[in-house]
Amino acid sequence: MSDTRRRSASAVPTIRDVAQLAGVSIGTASKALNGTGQLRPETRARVMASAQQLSFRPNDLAHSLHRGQSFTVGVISNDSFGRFGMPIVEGLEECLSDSRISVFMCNATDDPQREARHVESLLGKRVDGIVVTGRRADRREPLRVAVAGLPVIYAFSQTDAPDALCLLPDDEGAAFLAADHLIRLGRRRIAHVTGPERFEAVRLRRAGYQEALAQAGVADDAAPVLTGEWSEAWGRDALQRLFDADRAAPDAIFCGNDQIARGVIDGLRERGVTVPDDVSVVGFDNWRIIAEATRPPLTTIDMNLKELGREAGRRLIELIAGKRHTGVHRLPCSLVVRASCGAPQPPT
Amino acid sequence: MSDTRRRSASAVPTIRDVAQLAGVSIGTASKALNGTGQLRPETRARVMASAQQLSFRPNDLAHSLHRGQSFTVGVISNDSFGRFGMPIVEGLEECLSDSRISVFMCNATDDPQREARHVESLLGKRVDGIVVTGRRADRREPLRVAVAGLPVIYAFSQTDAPDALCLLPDDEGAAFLAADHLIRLGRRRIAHVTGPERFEAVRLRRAGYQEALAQAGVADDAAPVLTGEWSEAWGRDALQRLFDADRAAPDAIFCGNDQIARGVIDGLRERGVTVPDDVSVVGFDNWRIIAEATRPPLTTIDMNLKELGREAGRRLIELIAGKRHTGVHRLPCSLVVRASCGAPQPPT
DNA sequence: GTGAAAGCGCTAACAA
DNA sequence: TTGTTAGCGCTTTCAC
Repeated sequence: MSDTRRRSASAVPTIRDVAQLAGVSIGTASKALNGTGQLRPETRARVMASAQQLSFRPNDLAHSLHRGQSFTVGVISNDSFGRFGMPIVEGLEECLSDSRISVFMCNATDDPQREARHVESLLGKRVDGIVVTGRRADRREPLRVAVAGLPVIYAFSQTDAPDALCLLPDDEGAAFLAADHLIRLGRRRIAHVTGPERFEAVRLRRAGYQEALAQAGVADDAAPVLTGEWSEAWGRDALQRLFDADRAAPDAIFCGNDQIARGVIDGLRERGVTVPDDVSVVGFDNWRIIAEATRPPLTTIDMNLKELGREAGRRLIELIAGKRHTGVHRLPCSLVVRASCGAPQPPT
Repeated sequence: MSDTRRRSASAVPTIRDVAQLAGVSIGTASKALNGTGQLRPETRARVMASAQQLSFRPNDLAHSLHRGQSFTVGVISNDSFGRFGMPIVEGLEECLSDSRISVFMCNATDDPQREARHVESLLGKRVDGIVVTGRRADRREPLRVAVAGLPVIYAFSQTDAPDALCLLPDDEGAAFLAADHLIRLGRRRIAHVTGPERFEAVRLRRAGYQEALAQAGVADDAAPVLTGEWSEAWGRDALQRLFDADRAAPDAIFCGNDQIARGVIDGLRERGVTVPDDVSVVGFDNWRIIAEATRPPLTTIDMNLKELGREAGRRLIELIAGKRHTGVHRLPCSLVVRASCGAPQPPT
């Protein structure tokens, strides 16, 4: 044990070693290294040189202990860092690392017990804040942190606690964007094929879509909404229903995600319907592996999740600095135009 | 500042507070809380009760400072935690969190400067070890850590440093598995459609595939290899070439990844060739979003990356404990059987 | 301009 | 069985 300590102590120089080598006191060395206080330039230089020579690296643990701030935050994910959690964490980490804050990664996989253990561990590590991220399927219980005043942000996740800060994509605005794009392209019979009703995202996207159609004066029966699974198979299935129905076939289809859109496009091709000439298709997610592989490539909504992660980072930094943020914030999404909608054309 | 300190000091109780409330000394409280030394049960209970009451949580920073071990490790990824990095990190985190080790997440995105900054930061945090993970496209430079004896593991990443420990999937064995499966199914004209030659994985997979065919006595001209991009489009393209060529069409196709396989399957369907009756198809990666969406669902290789992450965690723990590990280790992959190969049938 | 020393929260060795 | 204290590495106030 003392063996271990001894070894690491000899391997990693402390400020004491630097001071000694430079022939100054520890206090002086500290001032020199941190650029604080008044020091003779020559002394400062000597200390810096010694530090360099020993490749001295200050011990953040000691610094944090003293400072009462650890410059670390924790991320608790329930998405196993999957499709959605990943870019968020990426943006978050990018933003925080610019402020020299490190990120602890915790995967709870929807197991409350695991989550609790991770929170405990993060509190032990004295993190300066916690970001909770998830699959957004539904509101979750607020994170049980027993420490008053510890900043917590819900990113792509939501809770009802009144003072919680939640960051989410603006699904409604995004859907409006998509539908509006189709309208501007001259489409007037715009169907919506989407996922299970129980997802708040499904309800919001439908609302945005319907709002856009209403503004354009599109009648309800020219705007059928089909809900099903988030899968290609459902996209193909829904397409059959749309084209086998009694009413006129749609000239555009706004899909709840890219997988559905892919199924729809495949279905159209197999029916001999041309995309985008006969029917325009818009997806949702900009999951590039899919959106770039459809034939033709898919125009779709990007939720800008990396930017959402960055925003979470910025907000967290502000919370740590003592600012207060609460409420649910919806961040803008954008439309990524590829070939599945065709060029603008006059209204039919 | 001292304001901040004061606040957090009052919010988070220290062992001193616990000791005071229990009416014992700090040393006694420490023994009680850590279960060390000899204590009267009643005293121990009193301390525990006080700790409970104050919801005391030991400060790991102080503990680490004293102990010279931080119980944290860093992960440096160059994959932006994408398709491959993600499950590895997941397995790693799962394994390490069982040993109460926390994971710092760093994304370097192939920028050596960012990587260096992250290493610096991790060293400052006195991590007990570092895991490097990447896209495995090629050997990388060894991680420049200026600290002697700091354990480093390369997971899904590789370097030439002789004492480095690298964990990789056994591509060759996996390809053998795939090709052997096709042979056992009675296939004898087995094509291989794969990615760019510059990937070591491509070369290894080809070798495994050819080894299996050689063992089965399949002639070279019944085993064409086509290299191209890692894309669906290439899969479709390659399929045309295979079927438009002079030689007999293949009765099985082993693909370098699932995207290619999807292109191949789509191409086959569009030609009216039935999978698996006429042609069996095997993919590689078990990227479920693709493998489960092909028609029929895709039999494919799973690289067991999560398990690779776990293994990295176990090895890292051993390295930290002082054990030595070096060399390149190839971990077994497995075949996930779905519907794209058909049931076994006698050799034709 | 520089040095000495207290203290961040905890553990472990030594005293009592 | 319990208390006291030195020290982990660093910063910062206060003397000199």
